Amino acid sequence: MNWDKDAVFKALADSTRRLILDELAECEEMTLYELTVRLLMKHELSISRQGIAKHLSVLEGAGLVLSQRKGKYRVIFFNKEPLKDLLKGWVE
Amino acid sequence: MNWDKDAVFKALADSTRRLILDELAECEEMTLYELTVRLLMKHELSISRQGIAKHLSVLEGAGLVLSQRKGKYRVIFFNKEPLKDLLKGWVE
DNA sequence: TTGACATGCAACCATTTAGTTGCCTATAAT
DNA sequence: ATTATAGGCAACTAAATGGTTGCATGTCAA
Repeated sequence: MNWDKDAVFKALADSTRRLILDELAECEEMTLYELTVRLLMKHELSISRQGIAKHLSVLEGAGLVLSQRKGKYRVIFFNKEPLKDLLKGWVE
Repeated sequence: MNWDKDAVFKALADSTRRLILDELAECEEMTLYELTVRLLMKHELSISRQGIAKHLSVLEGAGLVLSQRKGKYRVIFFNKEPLKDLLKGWVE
């Protein structure tokens, strides 16, 4: 796959989205609901559920998050592939 | 030094700024004037001189560019330090 | 079947930001 | 000294973006 670097960098530019990736990095997979609870409770983020969903769609657009509807829930994964070689040419 | 990751990610989020870093990566140092010429001629970028200067100040704010007035010119350097460990925790 | 729950969609708002123009300063060259 | 050149500063504009609210959809459980 050929990742859109611009989309990846733009997705990483927001601290809430980076926090989401931090959370996803800890688990193999996670429910959107579970993620939302974590952000709101554990991190005391003051943001609406829809706000989180929008961030997630940006991450998905960049290929950094994969997701799949599983019954009532949406299961999400952290796809680290777009991060490989992201800084290539600048640092080894 | 302790780099502000948020500033670094935000600085990298713009394609023109990444192009500036690409140019700086090729030379040890460069004049702001020289950089401007390169962007406008070599890359046929349609942006004003002041536009470039603003991008450069963003990069400088993030610590990715160091600069120093040398007579008539402003000499600029690519400081790669803030890029080290930038993706730490996500990729090795 | 009906209600509760997790998610999706769309319009809207406020702020940020990339870009501009206009003018001012500083150094170099003639 | 004067002029050309390289750069700095500030106000303004349009578009992108982070955030919201309101409502619709889909799935599970009683």
